[in-house]
Amino acid sequence: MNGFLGTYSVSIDDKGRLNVPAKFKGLLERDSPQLVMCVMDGFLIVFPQREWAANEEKLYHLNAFDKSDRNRLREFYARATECEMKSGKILIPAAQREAAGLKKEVTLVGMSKTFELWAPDRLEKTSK
Amino acid sequence: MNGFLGTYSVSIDDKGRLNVPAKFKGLLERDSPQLVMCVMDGFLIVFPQREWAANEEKLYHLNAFDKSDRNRLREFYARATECEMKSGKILIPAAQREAAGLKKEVTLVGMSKTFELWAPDRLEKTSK
DNA sequence: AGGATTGTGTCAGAAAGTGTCGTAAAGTGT
DNA sequence: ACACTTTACGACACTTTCTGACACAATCCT
Repeated sequence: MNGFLGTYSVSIDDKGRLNVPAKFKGLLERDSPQLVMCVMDGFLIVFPQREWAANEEKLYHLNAFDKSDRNRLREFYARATECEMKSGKILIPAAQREAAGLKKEVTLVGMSKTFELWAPDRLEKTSK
Repeated sequence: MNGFLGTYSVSIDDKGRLNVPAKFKGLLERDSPQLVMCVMDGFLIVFPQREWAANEEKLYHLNAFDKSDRNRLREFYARATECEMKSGKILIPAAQREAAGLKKEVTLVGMSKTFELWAPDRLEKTSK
């Protein structure tokens, strides 16, 4: 497997759970179902646990008692949420759904190590 | 588990107790319900006991007979309060609530090893 | 001691999150 | 094209979490 590739259109159920496509499901099961979901500018990035940890390491040099460093750290951590794939589904918390404008339909874009969740109309606008 | 992550909006009850979100509750129970709460510049930082101790160690090298070191130490310790999570709740002393301008609604921001308590409006201003 | 203030435990209703299953749709092999 | 397998999805029942409320305990103050 080469990581997350391709574009998928999937649905979100009445409780806000995303059905993970089989191809991605395989990758997540092999590695770990643990994820971190991060609110970006109008969409969501999903990091497998391991990948998240790698990104976090890049912040180790920041000083938690320095005001501006702390602000940067906050920006990073505040956007994140831990979640998990359960029964082949990922619950997307209401706040995150809101932030990304997700309704019934979600477009899922593989980005190799991570993947993204988009409201279909937003993705279309961005790719123009 | 990745430590404290994400942003939560929680309520404070009539006696000034904060309802700890389940995700954070898990982390605190695994470690210990003992906390140290520290008034910062307009908000509160909550250190799990262990993390507080780790930070304290970093201050050991300061000289208790040096005036400016002593001022730094005082600043750090004077603002701190010991507290505890009981029945899934943390009582925030009146003085601390006051200092951070906390009313009914509190925004809780995970910062990995620690987390922060904010009055919603103050956080919004800061993140701009 | 009495009364006010502050802190603590618990419970019940509402809201949010979770497991499972059947059916429908899509994909696969011959 | 056909039967068969896999995948996607809605629906339902169930569990967990959140919150406000209440009752009680401890402390403080005259």
